[in-house]
Amino acid sequence: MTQPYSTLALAEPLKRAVAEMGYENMTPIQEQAIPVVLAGQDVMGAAQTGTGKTAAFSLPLLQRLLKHETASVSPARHPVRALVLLPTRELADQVAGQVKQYAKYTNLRSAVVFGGMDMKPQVEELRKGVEVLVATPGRLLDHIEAKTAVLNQVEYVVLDEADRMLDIGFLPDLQRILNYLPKQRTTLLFSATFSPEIKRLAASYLQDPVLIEVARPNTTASTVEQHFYLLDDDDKRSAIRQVLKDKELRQAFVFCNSKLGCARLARALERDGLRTTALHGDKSQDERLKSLEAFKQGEVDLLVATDVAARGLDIKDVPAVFNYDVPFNPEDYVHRIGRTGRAGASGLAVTLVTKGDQRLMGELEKLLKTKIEVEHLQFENERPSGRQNDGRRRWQGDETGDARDDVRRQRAERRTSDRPRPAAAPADPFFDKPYEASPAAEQAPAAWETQARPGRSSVSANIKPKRKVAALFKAPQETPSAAD
DNA sequence: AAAAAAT
Repeated sequence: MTQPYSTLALAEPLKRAVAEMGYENMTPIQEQAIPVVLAGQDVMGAAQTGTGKTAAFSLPLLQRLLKHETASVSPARHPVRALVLLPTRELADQVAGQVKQYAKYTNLRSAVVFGGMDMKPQVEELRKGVEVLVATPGRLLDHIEAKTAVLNQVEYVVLDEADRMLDIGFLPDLQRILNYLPKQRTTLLFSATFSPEIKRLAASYLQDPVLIEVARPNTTASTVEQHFYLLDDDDKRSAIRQVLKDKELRQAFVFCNSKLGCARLARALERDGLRTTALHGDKSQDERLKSLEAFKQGEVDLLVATDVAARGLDIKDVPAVFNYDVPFNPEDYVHRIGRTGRAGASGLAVTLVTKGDQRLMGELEKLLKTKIEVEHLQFENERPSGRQNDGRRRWQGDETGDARDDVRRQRAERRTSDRPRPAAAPADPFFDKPYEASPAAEQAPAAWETQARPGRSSVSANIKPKRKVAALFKAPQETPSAAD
């Protein structure tokens, strides 16, 4: 049982904001991290998203900023005193929104800067002065070079999703930014995993960090029912439709490995009559934010995304996650399925596996420290293959591709090639539905109820799992539940 | 075999 916020020595404006947001008790990460940050110590924290991580650093950070007002600064030029760095624009946007809420009744100002948006409004805001700056690395460097962001008075820096920010390509930017900051500062680092690389980063940028760990990293939530289906590429879409229907799913995340694959799949599912939107880096930032919002509001049932959406996005109650592709990085599997089964709710994770995924499955087994049983989905119209199959077998990736697969692949490629969509789509009750404000999700039909467009043959949905198999494996260790 | 983040 965790303590209520009222036990914390927080300033009245902060307490008021917390109360207004309806929070009473702290989450475990908050209970552990807040006192440490209030004491001004560095933190190295491991916590899955959805555990209240943002409040865990925002509240004590704002408290410290309130308590130690910087002396003799002209009100017109507030220096940036706290910097929060995130690996995706959507996350930056989300965290900035939360910080604004917590700081609502204080005179502390905050701003967010990330790429894909006009520089000008950001420059304007920075010029007016902000104490808390939330940013993605690339755009922040732009502002640093343009001298619109001056970071020589930063007292606190937060590196969220730090493992992601260590990726090749991110790391140099991150290091450049950190080099602009005063050495005398408090650094808070949050990461899903404590890999050797993370530890190295921590060693060079943190001073005597307090280690906080509320959920074992590299394990998956025990409330998520996980399935792996072995399929041909051609059957992946049908499998999604079938599972949506079988489980009567209202909404789902669908993850793809590539931006192009993401765009194509979203278009195909939409043609199948499912209310779908896509989220990936080839879309404009405006479109990205709109897609996310449409999914949150329940205006669409399926969000087809790259790993840009795998981490941290706070979307309530997504009942299921599909991995249309087995993720390249096994850790991303954990992040992806972390979109479901949050805060103790039950969730479903379905991963579609093809013969080519042998190596990735091996890596996933290694990370999860378990043998993964792969289920076989059989089409009703499938010809008996003669192959013995008990519907459940240990992953071996034993088959080698045969000529038929190549034909299928070519066919699939032709079908999904960038053919322009017909200009005038036939009338469709779901697509033509007038814009509905939230809570549209309540009235909207479940994803599986949406019909294929008239005149279009729907993909065959008559596949049936040969045999239902319960959760195939369990996380090696029980993880404490996210919420109190 | 990729994605993300600057344009």
